[in-house]
Amino acid sequence: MIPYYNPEKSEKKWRKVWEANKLYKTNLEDQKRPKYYNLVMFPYPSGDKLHIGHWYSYAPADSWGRYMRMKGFNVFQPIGFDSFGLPAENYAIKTGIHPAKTTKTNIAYMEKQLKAMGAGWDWDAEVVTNEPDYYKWTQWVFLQLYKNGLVYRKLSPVNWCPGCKTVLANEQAQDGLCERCDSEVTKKDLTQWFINIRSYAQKLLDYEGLDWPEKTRLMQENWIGRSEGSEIDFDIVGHDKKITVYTTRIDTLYGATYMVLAPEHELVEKITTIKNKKAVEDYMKKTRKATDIERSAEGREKTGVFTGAYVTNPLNGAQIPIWIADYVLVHYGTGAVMAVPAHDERDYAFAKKYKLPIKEVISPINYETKSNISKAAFCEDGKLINSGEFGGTDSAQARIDITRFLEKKGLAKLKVNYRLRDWLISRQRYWGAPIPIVYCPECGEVAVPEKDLPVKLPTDIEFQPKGDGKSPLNTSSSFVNTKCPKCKGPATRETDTMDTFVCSSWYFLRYPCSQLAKKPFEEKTLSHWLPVDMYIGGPEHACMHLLYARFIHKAMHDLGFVKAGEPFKRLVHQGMITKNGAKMSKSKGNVVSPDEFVKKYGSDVFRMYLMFMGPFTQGGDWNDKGITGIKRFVDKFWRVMTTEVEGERASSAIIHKTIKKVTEDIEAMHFNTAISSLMEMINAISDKVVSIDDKRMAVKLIAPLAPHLAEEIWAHLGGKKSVFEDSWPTYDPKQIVEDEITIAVQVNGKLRGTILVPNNSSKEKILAEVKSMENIQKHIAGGQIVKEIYVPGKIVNLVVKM
RNA sequence: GCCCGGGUGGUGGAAUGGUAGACACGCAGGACUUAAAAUCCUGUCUCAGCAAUGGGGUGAGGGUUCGAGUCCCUCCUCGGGCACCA
Repeated sequence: MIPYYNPEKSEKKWRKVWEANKLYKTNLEDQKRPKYYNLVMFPYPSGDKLHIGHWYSYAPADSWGRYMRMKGFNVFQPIGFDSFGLPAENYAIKTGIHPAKTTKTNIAYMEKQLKAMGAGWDWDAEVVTNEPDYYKWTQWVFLQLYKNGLVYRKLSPVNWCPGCKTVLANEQAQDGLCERCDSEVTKKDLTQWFINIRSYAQKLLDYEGLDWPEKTRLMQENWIGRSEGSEIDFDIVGHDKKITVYTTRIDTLYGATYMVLAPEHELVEKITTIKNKKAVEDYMKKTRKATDIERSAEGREKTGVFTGAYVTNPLNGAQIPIWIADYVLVHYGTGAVMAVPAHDERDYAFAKKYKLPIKEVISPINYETKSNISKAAFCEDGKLINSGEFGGTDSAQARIDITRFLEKKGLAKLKVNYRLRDWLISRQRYWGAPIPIVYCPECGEVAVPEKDLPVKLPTDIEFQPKGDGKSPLNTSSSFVNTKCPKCKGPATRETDTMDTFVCSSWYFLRYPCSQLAKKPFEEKTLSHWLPVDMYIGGPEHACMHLLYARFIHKAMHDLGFVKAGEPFKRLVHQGMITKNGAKMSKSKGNVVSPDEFVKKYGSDVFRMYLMFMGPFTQGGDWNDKGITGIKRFVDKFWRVMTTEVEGERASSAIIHKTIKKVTEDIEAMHFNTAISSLMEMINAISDKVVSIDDKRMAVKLIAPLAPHLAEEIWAHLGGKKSVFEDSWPTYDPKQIVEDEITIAVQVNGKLRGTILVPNNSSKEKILAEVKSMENIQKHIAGGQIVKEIYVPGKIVNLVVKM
């Protein structure tokens, strides 16, 4: 009798063996086996350390990698740290401890945790984004974009917290409130760096060849927000200028009774009449002061003022007034809209309030959806009325006709618009990659030459915000004052740092090339290893990281650095783990640490429990109630595999059936049902004699899910090398054919019994036997069988008419 | 408001249109033990019944089908995303 399985001892032992044998170091040059790039979103080294959520996604990701490895792939499974960012800096502001120090401590602790997991990570490929040999290349990526016109600098309103007297990143201004002090965030104008992601809007809508969740794709598509419409020029009465509007409903042009400009629109000042000047200026001031919360408050009453100016409707020559109102957004379309109150809810509300005319030009085709313009706008397509020569036309056709008509006069054109806005990457923050730009009084804005990278983060910094909205980097004179790379004269550095999403939007390109000192990556290596074959991470990154990474990758592709057109071939989101229904977070104090469970039960039990909780993509609420079930299962598995019993032989059929089921389940990432079928298997063979070959296959099946346990048993069963150097078992189809099968018997769709028949029985034979069953006779008595349904191997249904 | 997902025993959950509740937790009873732990066995959707068996049952209501947790329509509800984008 073998002593009980001791996870503490075994797990330590096998991790040592793996490390000593470099089992998880990937030979990136190997061309014999097909490559498989298995990636998880790298963690942020937070003070919370690794929590259950990390385990919930990393453990199955590791199981997946191990499975692919046993299937014969050359698996590359790297890990690293996304280590720049706000929490470390906020912590420094509070405590004075340098972010480099906290980051280092957190990484050291988390590396220990990650290693205790026993996952097959190739630690030699590790990247840490705050290290100079990484951010050097982040700066390099920036320069490539800069050189190719994908980066620009522009005056822009940014989030400003009056409480902390500092600029905030969008992510810090959640719901319009400062994450640190809960003040309402306002706007402040600053010159900012932008990446022109908009120029890739159309390319980013192409998902061909990607195996991504539908949901994520839809979210991105929504975010990019492509819309097809027309741009129309309206002449301003008494000026030689015109105003261009964007509309998707050019068919309603006859119904345009006024025009609205965003208060920030550049023409507002020029067209406003003297009489209206004061009101307009007051309104603009008020708008600027309004916080995001106020401006976007639900059901907020629309406000605006008349400019005193008019435009001419190009279609019917009508003169219509120009208003300004903050319900029109300056950054979308042209910042100006033609208002058609009869057929747009917002315009309708505005027109009602300011007593502007409402002119009906679309009539419903369907009588049931009869419109009543005195009560509400009718916003659907219909037939044109009151529209001159276009009357009677359907909306869709009218859109084409009217655009063509005006196009001939040079007054309109078809236009595609996107909601996606350019990516603001400036951060007035310390703990990030410095933007490699120098300002020279002679030469102006100059890019730091690649050979001078990295632009190192200084350490002599004052973290406390001064309230001037400037980056803490300004407090380091040795950093700020430099020489111009061009004229060698005195110059100053850009003191903003980059959004950490820039760092994380290319890290997957660095992993396979992390050893390169003189280049960020090598085309040859990337051509082989990209795209990432499997990318696992949270769905909250759908419109941020996953969009940015696709964009940077595509840009790098267009610049000739990567062959693959997309970075992530297959994407899977793990579900979220909550605690009592709430998201785990330090501020709520409900973060559950995996450490105590790993210590008590071992990594294998803990990870299997997480996988057994439910479907991987579903997530769930954390509780440890059922973990003893997995512990019992592991002990039982160990006992059955390592103990010899006497008596009945176990049939190989159960092993083969389990191979089929587990393979299918893992393929579908249904780890929970893979585990339950292994439980069924072990329950079925627990008191029987099992052949050594069957045992070996069983161990291989559990290996991706419980790697340490599998190694221990594998060695016990005579395995000389690691079980992960062996191949995934295949089932013998002949073995899983049953001699006898159970068939359900229904009468009128109601179950009335089951019947055990030889597998090859004919329909006739089965039906005859069914009809002789006592309980069936009872239920068909007095009626007439009008239909007999037999689904082979499954069910018989007799339809009886009484 | 719009776009996605969900809603199944006491609990986590399972079910290519074909025996609803696999597997596991918990609970109850039993075996082993001086006792406990561990382990093993039995039961466990609900109602009636000793049982055989029968009635009901997958958020609510309709529909399609020989047959619906699964497909369709309407609604309720929970979660996520977007939200004045003209």
